Amino acid sequence: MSDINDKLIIIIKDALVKAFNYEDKSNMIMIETPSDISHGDYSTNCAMRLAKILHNAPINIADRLTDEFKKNDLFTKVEVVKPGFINFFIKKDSMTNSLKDILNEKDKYGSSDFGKQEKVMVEYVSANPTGDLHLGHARGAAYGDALTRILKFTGYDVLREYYVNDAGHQIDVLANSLFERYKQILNLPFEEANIGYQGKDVINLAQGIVDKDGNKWVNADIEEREEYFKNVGINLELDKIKKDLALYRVSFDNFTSERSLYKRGLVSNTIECLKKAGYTYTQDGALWLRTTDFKDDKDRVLIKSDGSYTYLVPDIAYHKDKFDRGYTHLINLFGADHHGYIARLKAGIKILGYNPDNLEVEIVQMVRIMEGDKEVKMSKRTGNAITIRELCEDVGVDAARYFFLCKPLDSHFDFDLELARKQSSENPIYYIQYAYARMMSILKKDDSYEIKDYYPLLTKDKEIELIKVLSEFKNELINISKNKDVNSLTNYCYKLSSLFHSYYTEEKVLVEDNIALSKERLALIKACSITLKNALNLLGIEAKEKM
RNA sequence: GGCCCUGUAGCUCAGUUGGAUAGAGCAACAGCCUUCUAAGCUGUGGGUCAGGCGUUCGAGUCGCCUCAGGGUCACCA
Repeated sequence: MSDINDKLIIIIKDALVKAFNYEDKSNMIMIETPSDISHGDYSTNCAMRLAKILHNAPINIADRLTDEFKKNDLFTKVEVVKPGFINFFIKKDSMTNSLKDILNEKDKYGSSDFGKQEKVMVEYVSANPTGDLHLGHARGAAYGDALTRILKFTGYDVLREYYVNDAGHQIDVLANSLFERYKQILNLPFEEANIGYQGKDVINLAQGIVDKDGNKWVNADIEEREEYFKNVGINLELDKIKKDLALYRVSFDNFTSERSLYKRGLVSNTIECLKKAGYTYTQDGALWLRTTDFKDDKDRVLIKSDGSYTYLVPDIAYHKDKFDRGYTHLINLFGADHHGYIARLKAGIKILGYNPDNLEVEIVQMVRIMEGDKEVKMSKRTGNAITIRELCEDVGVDAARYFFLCKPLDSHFDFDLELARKQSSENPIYYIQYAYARMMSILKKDDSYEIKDYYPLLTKDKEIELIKVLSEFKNELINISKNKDVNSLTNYCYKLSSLFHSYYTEEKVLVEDNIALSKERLALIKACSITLKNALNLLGIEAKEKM
């Protein structure tokens, strides 16, 4: 509650009531931190925004509000500028008041109940269990993981979910490949043409079955055998995926299998519901869904003329199930190549009577892998797409995650392996981790800071600036939860680190002959380290105590 | 052709839900270690925010048009 942002908003609302008898209910009041310090510690443009509502010129509104503000002893000065900005200059030791909360809340600092425990399900990665995760998945994986951490921290009840496409054609191909390899290992005749997945991993899987079961499946019941080979294939592929994700520090609460949707009858049930809703028709022997009624470019097939379902049906069923499980807000991370898919999915949701606005789809734009100025398409070692595992081993998990998280999702992104590999100043991840290591090395020497309401000896501009940045942290996280722009958090880390490095070279924290000053500065450094560590934790990046 | 994304310093990109004189890093140049970690700091130069029109007190940000690049348009998953 001692957050300066919140405090200012309350003061402004109060002044609006006193000066204009106006009660602000919409969120018209915004606090900004001017880039130019001569414009005050904080400023607001509310006089301009409220001009129409209050039927008054911005300057007049600002003036009358400022008369109220001047009665408050939080400020050393309040000024009105040009069109109607109000600039607040705050007493320095009042600014230091926010350190207390940081030092008390520690690893909880920055958390809030903003989300009011709304049930949110975030689905990401959801790669088919038919091979290794490659770099196309890495961006969405890092992003989804960081986003869910932030959503939890800001008070949402979050479920992290991975949808396993284990019912489609690709799994048949995997199972068949596995069976052919199985026969091959047993020196039985086999069909090279049926081996859709040429990878070594399939051979290893087949060897595993031979080791365990010998030739028992050669003459087994076909259905039983197919089921078994599918399960083996899926489980082992999924295990690999889970291991790679764990290495990359990405985890999930739940894996939902497409086949389980069929087994639970949700898919056929969805067909019935869609039919009942009256948006289906038969044409050319197929069953169609009239998605064009909901902004799709063309109608979509639900049941093909050969009687099998298209991918769309289980997917609509899956999203219906998400809502039915009690989640009021769904967030999906889709690759850019799936963007055309959103309209038909939302149409299905709408037809089934759910609100498509409660499904928020974030598009993960393309990633190009670069080595300097050359694009790298394939791994040199394996000749296949570069996997997440290779990336982590190559550049390290921290650098990999940082690079994927530091750009907005909707921008095309060139991942420069050379730069990420560099352990030097060119690589921003080390800049941030180095800042943390420097903070810790001071605190290791001396951590005799005190927790108190005000720190009157912290009067340097850089000290006040640092405190300002620290006190923005909670709001920063709330904004990220609202806007889903995780990259702002990497920017925040960079800003805080940069300010700290600058302060570090300018002022000594431990001043030999001034214990009182040292103690206050230590409190500031402690607060910096708490905030930076919390931020890095949310990004899934290690805060190293030593470098 | 329809839809989605992008266009900001030589290069890679930020840009606080429309705010005050558009910012970082790299690269270039000039400085700073007997002092808590120099993977750091300080300073200098560098811009028609692709282009145009509009919306208003105010536009890199919102709307429309043009140009350029990327992606995507299955009875595949």
